Amino acid sequence: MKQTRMTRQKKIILEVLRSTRSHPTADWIYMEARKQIPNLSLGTVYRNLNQLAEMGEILELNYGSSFSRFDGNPVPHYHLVCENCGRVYDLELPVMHQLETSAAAVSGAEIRGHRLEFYGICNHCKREQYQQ
Amino acid sequence: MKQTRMTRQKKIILEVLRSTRSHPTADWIYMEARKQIPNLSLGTVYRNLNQLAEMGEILELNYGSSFSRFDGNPVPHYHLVCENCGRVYDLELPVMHQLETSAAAVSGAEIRGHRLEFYGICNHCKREQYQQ
DNA sequence: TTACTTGCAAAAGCTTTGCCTTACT
DNA sequence: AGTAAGGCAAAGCTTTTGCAAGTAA
Repeated sequence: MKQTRMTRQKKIILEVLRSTRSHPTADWIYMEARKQIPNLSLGTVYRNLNQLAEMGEILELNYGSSFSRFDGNPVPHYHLVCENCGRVYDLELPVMHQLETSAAAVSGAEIRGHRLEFYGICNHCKREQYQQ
Repeated sequence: MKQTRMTRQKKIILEVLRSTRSHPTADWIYMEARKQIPNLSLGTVYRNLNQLAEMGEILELNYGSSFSRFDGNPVPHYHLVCENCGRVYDLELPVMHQLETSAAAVSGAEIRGHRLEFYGICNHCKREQYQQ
């Protein structure tokens, strides 16, 4: 595995991200970091964010999936996303509406819905791996 | 509110989506639907998917958010997304690892993690609305 | 000195949009 | 007939990538 280096850019990008609770976009991080490195490029921000996420230093929300998937079933249900093949499965878990009550209690927000997704290796891929 | 019309295109797009359990992408739906309407355009697929999702007929996964957000806190936790202002908040709800056990049980998959997000109106926006 | 990183700019990939035509109701 | 919707193609946006130069280790 390739080793990584701690550059000035990476350090500042990480500092910017750690210093806010706002879950910023790459572009916001870029603009903030440019206050310290005026000629920083957006490509560098993306490269570092991806690397940091891969190392587990930060979390990428929205899972970088660059495109939407659609589900013909509008009734709320949960999903399993296979990290190997990318397939998305419906789960036969009952929807837990009480989670929304808890979320409302701790946040004070008016909750209108929730999404629960599991990530892992699906049955199909597990079998293939065992054969390797 | 604008009224909507049931066109041949929309009907077939919906049929394609309802006839699979695979959570397809817009492009896959496009290719399938083209088997029945060869000169269908991708723009039409997107327009209809967006309209159907808005009407609650179908579900859009990944929430169409066209960009990723990053979180400097790599420790698992849950989020609240405000549907009004778009802000993302960390929730002080304990992470429920037992959900993964249940998901593994019903799916047979090897679960490596999960994501739980709540959607609604945050405290901040609730106040603003009351003032209106 | 080695090879990972950066800046820059171009390319890529998904989605939206403008415009004129078609066709539901 | 009136107007939402379609087809096509261009534009928009976020993210990735190729390449030469820079710089951690």
